[in-house]
Amino acid sequence: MAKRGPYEKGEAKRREILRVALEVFAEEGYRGTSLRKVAARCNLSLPGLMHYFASKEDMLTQVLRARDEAGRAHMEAYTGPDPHTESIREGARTPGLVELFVSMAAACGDPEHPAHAFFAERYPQFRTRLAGVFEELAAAGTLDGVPVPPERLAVLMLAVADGIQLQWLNDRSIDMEQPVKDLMALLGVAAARRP
Amino acid sequence: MAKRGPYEKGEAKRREILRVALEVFAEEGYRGTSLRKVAARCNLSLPGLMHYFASKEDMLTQVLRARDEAGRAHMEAYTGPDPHTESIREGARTPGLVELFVSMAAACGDPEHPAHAFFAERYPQFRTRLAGVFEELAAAGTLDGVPVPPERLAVLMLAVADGIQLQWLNDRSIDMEQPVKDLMALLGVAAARRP
DNA sequence: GTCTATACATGGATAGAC
DNA sequence: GTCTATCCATGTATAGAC
Repeated sequence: MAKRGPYEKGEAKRREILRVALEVFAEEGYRGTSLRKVAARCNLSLPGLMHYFASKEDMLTQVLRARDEAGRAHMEAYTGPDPHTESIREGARTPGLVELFVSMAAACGDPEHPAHAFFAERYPQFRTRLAGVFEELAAAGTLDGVPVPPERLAVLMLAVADGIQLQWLNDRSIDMEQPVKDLMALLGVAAARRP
Repeated sequence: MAKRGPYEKGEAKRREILRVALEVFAEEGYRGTSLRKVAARCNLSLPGLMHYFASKEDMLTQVLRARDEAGRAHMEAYTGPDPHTESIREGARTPGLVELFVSMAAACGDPEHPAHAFFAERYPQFRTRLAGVFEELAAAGTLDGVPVPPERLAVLMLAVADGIQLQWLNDRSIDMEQPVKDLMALLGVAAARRP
């Protein structure tokens, strides 16, 4: 399974492309960023770049995936009540990527879309993880009296985290963490943490 | 102010184009719908259509504006606690338009984007209206004990309504009304309506 | 396997005639 | 106000060099 030798160089180049693409999107936004521009930054011709990816959207999907995995490590260990906050804070530094994420999420409803599988996986995964967190809180009695079950709380929290990004894209002065905190406060969790 | 004569025909044609464009987007989705396709449906050539709009995105913006005004009448009179529910229900019938809306909202962070002004108006407007509703509820004592002020509740509710659309675009089986109801339930409003 | 050159189809945009 | 013709950029597909 240890693929050494001929693959090594190509893999490195592929990662370099993803890294450069991430940069370009973060700087100039998703819109108006052509593959030729990315290719040029990698000292490559367009077809040279396309050797590594089946299509543009395939590349975008891999960018998203790489980004997602990078961010995942960042909050893997986090088991607190608001696991989203950390990734949100990181996203606030890269508007282009937030735009990319939201645009792709909006466009990939079509089953033919290359990113369809990505989000079709990602959303349920996120919901399940969040639901798990809320179930723990419920088991601990922290959610006593809350009239919404953990699964629906997960949907709600995810909607808040996604939705606030849309507002933020249109007004950068908006605090992306506040609504997450507010929702937690509504659940009474904040009160429980009072020293 | 009553512009009669030469303008009448052009205005009618412009509205027809917007109506047709709305149809096409609703049917075939926002992605993969070219201006030539829209033009053909209006018995026009591409430049014939472009006579009415500065650019593609300018046209999309006007489509959004027309759509928004049409929907506004639908809920103008509504003063209840969840004014979003009605428009959400209507949106559920036209995935293409929801996709268009979200995509534009994601892309228009750039001040140069034609839709920038539209959303820069729309979001604060919505927040203000929602904040007003929550302030009324607060004045009536319905929000006693809620640890979040009306303005932030408005941001929160808007985020929920926008965010659930993203989830819905990726999984049509998701109930777009439920999270709105759940948030209201968390605010204790549902309890107040118990008979 | 890695990459260049080239050709093609389609999209949005513009110029200028009618 | 609308068309024909044209232009440029983009994503994509193919042929083939190394």
